[in-house]
Amino acid sequence: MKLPESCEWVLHCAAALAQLPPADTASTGQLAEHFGVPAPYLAKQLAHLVRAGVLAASTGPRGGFRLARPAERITVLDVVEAVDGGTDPYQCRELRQQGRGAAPAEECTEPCALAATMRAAHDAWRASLAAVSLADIVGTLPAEIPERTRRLLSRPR
Amino acid sequence: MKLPESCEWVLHCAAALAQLPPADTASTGQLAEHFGVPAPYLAKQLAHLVRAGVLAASTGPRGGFRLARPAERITVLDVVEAVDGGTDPYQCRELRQQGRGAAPAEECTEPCALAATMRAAHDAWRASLAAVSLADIVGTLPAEIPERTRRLLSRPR
DNA sequence: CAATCATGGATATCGTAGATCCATAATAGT
DNA sequence: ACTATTATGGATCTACGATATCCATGATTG
Repeated sequence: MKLPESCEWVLHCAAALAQLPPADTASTGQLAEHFGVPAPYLAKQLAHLVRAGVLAASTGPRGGFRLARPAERITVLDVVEAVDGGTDPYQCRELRQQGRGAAPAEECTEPCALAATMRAAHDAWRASLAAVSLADIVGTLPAEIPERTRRLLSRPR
Repeated sequence: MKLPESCEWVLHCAAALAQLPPADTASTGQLAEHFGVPAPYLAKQLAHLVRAGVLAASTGPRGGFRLARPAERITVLDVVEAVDGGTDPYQCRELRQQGRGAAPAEECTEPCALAATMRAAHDAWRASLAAVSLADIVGTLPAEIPERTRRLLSRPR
């Protein structure tokens, strides 16, 4: 079980955007340079966040990405599921109903206990991530970090 | 983020072994037929469980696999981590210290807030799975299931 | 009009999961 | 002692998704 490396990229990108003044945007190239990651691939991942409604994008000069809503109302889960998809890592294929030991359908009225256990764990994981907003993340940073982020990502008029 | 399909296989295999009398064993071939999964690959996965100390194996005729300890003391987490490895799906590569926006080391005394959040969620996931034992799983099954499992997997003298 | 920027499609590379085969070693039953 | 059964380890092969790049298109600012 592995989260894509791009998950870390977009989390840091979203956190960086949360440190800018609300209307400010940052382009793919800026963000890629800021974190030292490949720009073309990062662009693809950021597009996923836009389609998921986490980020808003604008084209043209001085265009780029900004948060689609206040940082208080964007959770870490929103970002992670936008880039990784919201599917449960455990997919129950009803193994109990296959092979020689297949249980007849009438004994399978209850959902598979293993799948239910895995599902409950995934729900706990999601709840844990949903409890932290981007504003919470920014709030934990020492003051010098947002200062430098704004200095480096704000663009001259 | 995806768990290997073999994770479901070994979970069901472990649950099936938990339904047998403690000393009884089932071979790779029996388990593979019982669930309709490819035997050679299943054998590799069961070997992982043995190395992790979840299952015990014995060679020779009437040999095979059995639980390494009572079902009450084997958790779903034990099985999942034996087959998938115990590594956190989110790996922090200290992105905050890379690229043009790299934070100097003296501002990174605190662990990365994003990594800490992801870590806490993984801990919640693990705790949820560690709270359920194989005995709990078997306990939820309707009585006909363990009956058939024993009938199909017990071998003639 | 020109420069900037996101978007979508097509493509190439790489690592891991899925799947198989074989040689080896160990053990139970005869 | 012999034979059949079974796990173990190594070597391969294939399929697929993550990583990474490029280009054509369209939108927007100045």
